[in-house]
Amino acid sequence: MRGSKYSVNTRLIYSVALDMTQPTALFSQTVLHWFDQHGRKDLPWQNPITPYRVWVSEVMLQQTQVKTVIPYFEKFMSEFPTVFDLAKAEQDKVLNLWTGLGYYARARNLHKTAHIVADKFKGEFPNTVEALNDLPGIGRSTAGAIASISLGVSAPILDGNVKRVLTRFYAIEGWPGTSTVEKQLWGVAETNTPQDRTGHYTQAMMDLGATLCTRSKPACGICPLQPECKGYELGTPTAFPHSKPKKDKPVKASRFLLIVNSKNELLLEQRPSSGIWGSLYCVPEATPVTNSYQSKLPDYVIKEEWPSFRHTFSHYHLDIEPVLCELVESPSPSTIMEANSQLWYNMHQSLEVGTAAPMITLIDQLKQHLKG
DNA sequence: AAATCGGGGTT
DNA sequence: AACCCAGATTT
Repeated sequence: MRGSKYSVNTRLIYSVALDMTQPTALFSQTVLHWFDQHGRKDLPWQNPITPYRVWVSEVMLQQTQVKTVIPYFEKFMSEFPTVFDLAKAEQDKVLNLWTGLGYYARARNLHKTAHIVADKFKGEFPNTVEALNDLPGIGRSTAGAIASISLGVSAPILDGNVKRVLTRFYAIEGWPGTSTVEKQLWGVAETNTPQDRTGHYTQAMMDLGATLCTRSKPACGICPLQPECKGYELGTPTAFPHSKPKKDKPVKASRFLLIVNSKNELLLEQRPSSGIWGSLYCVPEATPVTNSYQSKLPDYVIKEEWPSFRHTFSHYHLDIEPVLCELVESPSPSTIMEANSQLWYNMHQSLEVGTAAPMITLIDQLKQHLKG
């Protein structure tokens, strides 16, 4: 029994720890030891383990979590016990059994590969990652999983779970969607993959990511890798993997009119209920796009243009260009405010209506200007 | 509302 | 090699 070999107390391993970042057998030994104690060994595709069953489960698991996959997998196996059964099935039948899993192109690729394996390979899956990788619907990671779990080949995998474990363990910076980070990850995945018990190691890495090293609440307290985990050491394991960089927000610029009357009051008008600052009272925006809202402004003359400042929304930057204006007082009292939607604000009083944050900035600037 | 997941397809 | 896409789930 090999039990004794792998039941070494993990604390003992760490006490002689060299440096798991210089890949040694320690990383994989630790992972394998954890697998022996806590890894999942009763999943449907683990009993029995065959290339066909591992392949089908891996393709299903590419898109869906274990709990959801189980009933689909069992139905699939009872309908198509062998790759020959799958190959000779009608495509509609295959798609029908896939219903609810989504990504139907993968079901079609699954069917294609079944034909290739049944016809070209006489039902035997090829036993190298390269050859597996050539089959439709099987990329490098799925090829690695099939090869290591079901064919006894030492090959790395790099699915979402493994990416999470590795980016945290090494505190790898950058978004894994970039090719440089992806390369780094394959590099460490490769160096840590052991020659022996690779199938258990592969299964363990997936289990570790799925059960302990979870996206939002990792159980670092019971993680076997915690003592050497850089992400844990930094105190920010959940910062990894780094998230996709926010796409730059578009920048819009707009002139805002500070129209002041002879009593140093500022013109505010209520904005339309839809769009930014809906229903709030703001100074008039000089460049109303093609919105239906078209305010009727009193006559004014431009006095000064002030430096713009930026206000940022969730989805764009707005460069606010303040324009100081002076009201041209008309002889007749045309100062009847348009349908209650405009008002003259006496800046010595508190504002009674709702407004937007940048308006406060504008009002402050204007106060300063009038004072000085 | 936006990110996620692994492979395929396109440039 | 670097990009986008499929689509349903998760955050």
